[in-house]
Amino acid sequence: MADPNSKKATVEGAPGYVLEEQAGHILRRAHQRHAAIFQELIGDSQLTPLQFAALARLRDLGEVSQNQLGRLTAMDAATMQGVIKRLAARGLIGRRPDPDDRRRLILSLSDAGRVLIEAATANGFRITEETLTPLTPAEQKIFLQLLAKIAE
Amino acid sequence: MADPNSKKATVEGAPGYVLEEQAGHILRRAHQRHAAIFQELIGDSQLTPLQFAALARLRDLGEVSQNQLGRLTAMDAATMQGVIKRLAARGLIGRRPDPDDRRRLILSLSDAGRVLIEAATANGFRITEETLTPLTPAEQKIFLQLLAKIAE
DNA sequence: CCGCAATTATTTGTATATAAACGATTTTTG
DNA sequence: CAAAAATCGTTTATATACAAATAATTGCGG
Repeated sequence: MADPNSKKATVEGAPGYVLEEQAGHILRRAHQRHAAIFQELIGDSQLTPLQFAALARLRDLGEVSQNQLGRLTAMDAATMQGVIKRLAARGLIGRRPDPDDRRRLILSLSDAGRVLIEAATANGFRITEETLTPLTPAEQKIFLQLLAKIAE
Repeated sequence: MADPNSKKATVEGAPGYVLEEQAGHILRRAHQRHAAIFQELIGDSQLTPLQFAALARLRDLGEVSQNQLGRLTAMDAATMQGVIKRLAARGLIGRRPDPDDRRRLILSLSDAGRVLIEAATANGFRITEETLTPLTPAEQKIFLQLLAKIAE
């Protein structure tokens, strides 16, 4: 191909800048792919990754406040509020005020929430597996270690 | 203690399910950290990662249709529409109908857009650097290779 | 014990993301 | 050529994300 315009970018633009080599762009696409796999395999068309994370944490922790759960799942307080509102609307969690601190809202799994998270957890493992499928087992281990460092 | 892990999770929940070990959760946190670094270093408080990606691609490609640019930056058509609308509102890109295909909208960098992307590209490199700082140079290379495979 | 800073949850505003449906147009096919 | 299929851009709806502002409450230093 003899398109002179493709040269122009190299001459006028910053040399060597390729979107595909930038960490943010690849991270975003990897995240996109995982989200698609999650939706396909989670088994509940309404359940989102954040909702799943919140339920899984609640199952492990028993009872926590909304802000506390937000910190433990790396969610902004405003984001957490929306996630919890939708989970409560589906009857998957219960909310009650903390008698010792009236600013706090204590969250807990409902029976329906417990049933759902128990069933979904197995799918969670499959989702991680499928996400890592492009890598060999040895690469998967390395990748998760390095990714964890990137995530801080 | 005889039981290092939460007995509750082991007995009642799926054994061994730890959010921190799931690829999706770590991917999301890594993406969050990158977004924060981007905002800090990009040098234009209004410019977002997707807007930056769209401008960088436009600089390299010259002129493309909106959908085409979306595919080349891994953006949904609806997402692209919003990104382009905001870039056009800031006068960073121009839009004109394609005379050969009246469905298409041809996009191009404006002078202001060109100035901005030239200045921002250097920051783009710094952002990738900073994102990868937790890793040694050797690890960075491996990480980007593996991440690219995950991203498909 | 009192004022003030910190915490908790909510709300508003902006920006991704994706599905779904739509009208306009173009291409393919029978 | 006409019907069917595909493409393009838009709009609507839902769900993250996060900044910033607000209100209620708590705790702490003076």
